[in-house]
Amino acid sequence: MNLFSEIRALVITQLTALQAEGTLPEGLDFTNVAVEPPRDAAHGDMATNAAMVLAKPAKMKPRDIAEALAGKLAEDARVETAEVAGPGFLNLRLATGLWQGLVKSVLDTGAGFGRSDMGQGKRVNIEYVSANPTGPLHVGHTRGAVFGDALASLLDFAGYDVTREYYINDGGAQVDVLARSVYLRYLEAHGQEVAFEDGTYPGDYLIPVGEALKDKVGDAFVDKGEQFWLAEIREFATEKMMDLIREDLKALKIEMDVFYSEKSLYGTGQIEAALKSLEDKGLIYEGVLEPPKGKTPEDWEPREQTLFKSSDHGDDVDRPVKKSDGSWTYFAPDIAYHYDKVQRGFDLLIDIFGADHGGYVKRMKAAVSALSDGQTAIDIKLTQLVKLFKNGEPFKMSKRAGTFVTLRDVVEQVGPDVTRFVMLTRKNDAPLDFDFDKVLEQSKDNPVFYVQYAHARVCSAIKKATDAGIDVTDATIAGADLTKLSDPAELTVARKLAEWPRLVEIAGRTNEPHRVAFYLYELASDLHSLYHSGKDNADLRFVQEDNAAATQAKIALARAVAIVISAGLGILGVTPAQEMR
RNA sequence: GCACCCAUAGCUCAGCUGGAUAGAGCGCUGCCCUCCGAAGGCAGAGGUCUGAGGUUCGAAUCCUCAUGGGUGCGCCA
Repeated sequence: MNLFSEIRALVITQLTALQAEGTLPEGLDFTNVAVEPPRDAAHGDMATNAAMVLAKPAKMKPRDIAEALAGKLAEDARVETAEVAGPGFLNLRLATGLWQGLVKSVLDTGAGFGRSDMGQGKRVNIEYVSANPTGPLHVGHTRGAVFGDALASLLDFAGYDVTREYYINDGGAQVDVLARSVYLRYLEAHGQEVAFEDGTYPGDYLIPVGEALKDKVGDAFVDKGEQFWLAEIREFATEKMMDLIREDLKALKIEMDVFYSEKSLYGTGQIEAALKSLEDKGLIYEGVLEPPKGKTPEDWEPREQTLFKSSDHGDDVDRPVKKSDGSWTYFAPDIAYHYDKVQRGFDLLIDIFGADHGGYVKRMKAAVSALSDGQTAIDIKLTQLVKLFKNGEPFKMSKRAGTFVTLRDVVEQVGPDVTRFVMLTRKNDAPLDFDFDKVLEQSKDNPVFYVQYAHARVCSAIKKATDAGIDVTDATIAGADLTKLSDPAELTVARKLAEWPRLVEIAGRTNEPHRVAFYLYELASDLHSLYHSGKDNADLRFVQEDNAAATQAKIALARAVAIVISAGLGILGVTPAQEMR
């Protein structure tokens, strides 16, 4: 039940009625007519811009339209007052029963309250993390992982058919580097002294991999040339790294639907097929690129390469798909991978990249546009850097990996719930400060705590009511007399609950899960505020020991808040707290 | 040099496909514990939304330019 769309439907109906009466001309476009919460609650419960949007096409004064519409709307039982304000705003005050009904609707619908059919079952593929299988995930990956996962849940909640996907970059030179690094650890396991030169991965996490390799093949590769072991170790090490990454993701409570291997694209004709598709559109040619201006590499020399004419699809320059030696660039299998996604029939592709891949956005969009003839929509979201702090000091090194802080370092210190929530309290394209101490602080300036506390507070109120001998089970409060919820402070909370379905749609439309986190903070704030007003006004306390009916109504409201908080946290991938400890 | 992202209160940040007097937390000031939990509550001060133009009935939001910051820029992935 989305009250906003319900009232908007009413507005449209009455506008149509005005047309039938001849007050408004025919042929008006109502798509821009909006019903939203007013900026200032004193203006009313909802406001519509209908009069201002329609004034020009209808060739009428906005206030005249607003007056006529106000008269129509006021006839409806749901509308208490309709007042024209300012340049032509129409402020609506809704009947109290509507808010009480909304609370009941939350209780009846439960966790599904706020679910939307906006997505109409459209198939969305969200690709995120996609870290190279060369080591454990680090903080940067963590943000992308949390963001992608929350976005996936959000879109699912908004009615899309979502696939969560991880692209394994196991086809490039970096997995050769991994294999060589593991080989060194393997020699070490055999008691040899080894040196980790530049271009190898020195992290401790490869020690057990080297030992496992020794257990598997004994000394078969010792003192042998690369040609004897590279392919096998590459395979072995990549699998071990993916096991590691899967463990990392699990620690963050992330489960992918699909792990898609880059390597699987080689030797199967898929890359060739994707490029053929582009070639058939006249988008592949042999050419020489201009050197980058202002920063010409010293060893620059013009070379002929196979290029994709991405500039035809919005990119700045054309991009190479083959190196000058004829082998594929990274871009080529990526084109093939996206070609595969297009062919799997998704309506929308979403890629989550780290900010350092920002330069890659245009060519990827160009590729998808070209491959699908503009039929498959693609959105690419960048996640900005995470700066870690501890005791107010920047925090950089990890004991585990040596050079970077891993996802595990973070999750093991603060837990998956806090990690996820904090990472989502910022827009994805804004840098994020993550302070190990602050995120665990139990105070109002810690949103995680504040929201969890609200949920726990409801749980505690329910327990308290039960202890007082009042039946506040879900079954009972679903039938509570909600007309007892008439205090403005209580209705304020109900109004906030009414915004939830609308917020889900806005967040889903913009692919911005952080809006959910901010909404939950506001909702929690309203609940805490109501709770505290019980201090001055005993009638507002959640538990009225001598009045079961009033308690049931108040607990119904509180329970509705808990349901929405729980649903919202569910989207963020955070478990609601039953109690604070 | 070019591209992308960003610029909102002292600080950290929200701001709804353009809407009314631009919001929150922290910090600051002042009140409030006989009170379902003061790990708090209530109230107040604090803004030329980086600047200049433009579009519009209406701009923090859209467009152009400028300034400042971040990221990236053939044969890495």
